[in-house]
Amino acid sequence: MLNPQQQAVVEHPGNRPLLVIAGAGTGKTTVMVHRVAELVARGADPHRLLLLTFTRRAAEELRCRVAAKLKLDVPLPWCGTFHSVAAKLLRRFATRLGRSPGFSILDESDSRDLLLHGLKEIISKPAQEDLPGKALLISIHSYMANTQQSLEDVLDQLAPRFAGVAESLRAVFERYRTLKIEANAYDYDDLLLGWLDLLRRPELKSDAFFDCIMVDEYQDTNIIQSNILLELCKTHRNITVVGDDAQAIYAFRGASVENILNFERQFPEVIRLKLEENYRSTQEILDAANALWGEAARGFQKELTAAKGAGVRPRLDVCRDEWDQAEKIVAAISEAWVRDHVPLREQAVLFRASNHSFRLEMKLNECRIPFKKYGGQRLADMAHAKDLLAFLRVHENPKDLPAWQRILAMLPGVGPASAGKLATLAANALLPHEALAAASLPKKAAACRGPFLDLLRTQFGDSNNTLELKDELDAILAYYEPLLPELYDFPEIRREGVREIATAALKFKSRRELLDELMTGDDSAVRNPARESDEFLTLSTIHSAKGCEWRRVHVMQLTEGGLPNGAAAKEDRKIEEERRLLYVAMTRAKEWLTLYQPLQREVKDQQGSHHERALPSRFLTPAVLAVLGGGGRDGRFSNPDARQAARAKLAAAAADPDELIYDYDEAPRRPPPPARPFRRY
DNA sequence: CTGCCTTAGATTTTT
DNA sequence: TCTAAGGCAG
Repeated sequence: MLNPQQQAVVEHPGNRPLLVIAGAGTGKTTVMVHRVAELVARGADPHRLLLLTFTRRAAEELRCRVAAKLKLDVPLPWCGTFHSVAAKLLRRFATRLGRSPGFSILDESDSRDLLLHGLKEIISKPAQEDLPGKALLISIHSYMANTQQSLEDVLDQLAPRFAGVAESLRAVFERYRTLKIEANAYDYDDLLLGWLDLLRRPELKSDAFFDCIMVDEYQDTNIIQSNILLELCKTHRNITVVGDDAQAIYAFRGASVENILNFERQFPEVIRLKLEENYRSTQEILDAANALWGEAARGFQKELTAAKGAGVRPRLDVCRDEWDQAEKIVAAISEAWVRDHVPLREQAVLFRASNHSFRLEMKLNECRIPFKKYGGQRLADMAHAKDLLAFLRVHENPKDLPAWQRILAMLPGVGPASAGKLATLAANALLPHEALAAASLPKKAAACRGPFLDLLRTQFGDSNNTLELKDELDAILAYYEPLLPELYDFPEIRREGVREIATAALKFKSRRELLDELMTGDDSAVRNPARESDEFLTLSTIHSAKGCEWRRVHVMQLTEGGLPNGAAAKEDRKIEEERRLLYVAMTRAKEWLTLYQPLQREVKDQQGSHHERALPSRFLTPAVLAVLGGGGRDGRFSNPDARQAARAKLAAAAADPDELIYDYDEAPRRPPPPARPFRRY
């Protein structure tokens, strides 16, 4: 049942822009889903509805819920992240923009490589000027794109001491731009800029596609995205945006909370509605969130009140060190599962950075507790996945220089330099397989030469148009798998990963669809393939947890350097964003919230590692601590019956029933297999 | 000049 | 564990 405020949002007529300020847990997604249903009931065409979100995960969630509500067999075609919708539209109109529809999408590491490639071309080796380092160079470029500011303005804000070399930087960025065009590739920022460019073409009616636009998490949009929205509803004004300034956590990408204020300026006739009643959490949890928000440097007055009433007080659990933290979390989760019958699905562990969960993942593996991890490494970032995708990319877009470079550098004896030359050769050739067959390869590569050229002939030869995705993947694997021992330290793990991707890839109808889904869509089904069961625990970065909720939530690493993150500690603005991050984490909990503060941190050194004292997070102020319950017993099972029951239940779910379940006193100390293959770009 | 091996140093968040 | 960077060999 919807409350009157929610009902007002659902029934708001489509002819005026609507701004919904929705606090955490106020039923935002539910309201959006109902509103879509209402619009469709009033005759709107689902194919002309555009639903935009910020993260892949939120898009997936919204898509599923709308499909369930509308009982659609096929989900809404235009529900996705800004980037995925942009990619889809750009493919359709690529020729108008002077691109071919098979363009490649460059991820962060591809664009980094290409930018540095441009840098090397422009700047002679003994650099005469004092130039920014690579990391800074990349952040300058990205910040420029995301905030739409001039190079001078960005330098002024990020690196004033490099104002003098602006002209050289401009030349490098320009070269990068032409390199992307030559490679027929878009980086992530280009997808948004390209969409905006498309909308501003006079020959195209910018609002011809969509009758109604809805945007979730509006506080996280950046200036390009808000400009896109402005163009999309130039005439019809049928736009709904939903946001909450307390949950703005993407300023680092150029997102600005000011967009919410600007929205009212851009659409003067806007109706502003508020959702204030929280249906998610107990009052105790909201008291803690309110206490935290009360200490924010600035922000709108915000007091969440619970419709649900009272419950259990949230706790702070002080732990000896990070191993102790992992054990306590595992204990609390097992106990909840067994004693309180809280399914794993209803529990989550949240953290600031994906490496925080390392020890916890080991413990969970030891105890055979199934989990899915969200955030951090994406599938398409893993080296072997990128290798595999590179073969598909060059077939889709033979001009894809970074992909060629990657493929060629796999050959023994071929390093970055000769890979670059060969890649240029292949990318510029009409028939890449013949160009490379004619090129000379180093002696060391002799053994690979035959199979390599065979693969290329399969992909680029006469019969390439009838090549099925499955057969192509088989051919790639046949060539690629034997290379793994040469390329990586743990080839077996890589091989497993590659096979999993190849299997998951069969779901897709075409190569292009597969590539788009992995680059801009939701890859969690491919990423966590082994867990078919419904019963799994969620581990997630706080960023990826936004929009989700669980009955029990555990927030890790409440230390200085953990949360707030160490890199953020210097700037007040960044600290405020860290505070909002914790706010988001806490407000995910429905009935049970525990924060964990390890007292020590493990530091790597020459001998191995030693422990250092870790300070408590600055967010654990007296005001916040006052509403948190403290310490108490640690999470061990308090009676033998519970322990027995835990074993029984865990055993039923475990893959191998003979293996031991949870009891860290008796747990075997052998290291479990890594949760996932290691990273390498 | 290129490739490969060794060693030192690092380690956010997302598309 | 991974990456960048520096030294050495081809």
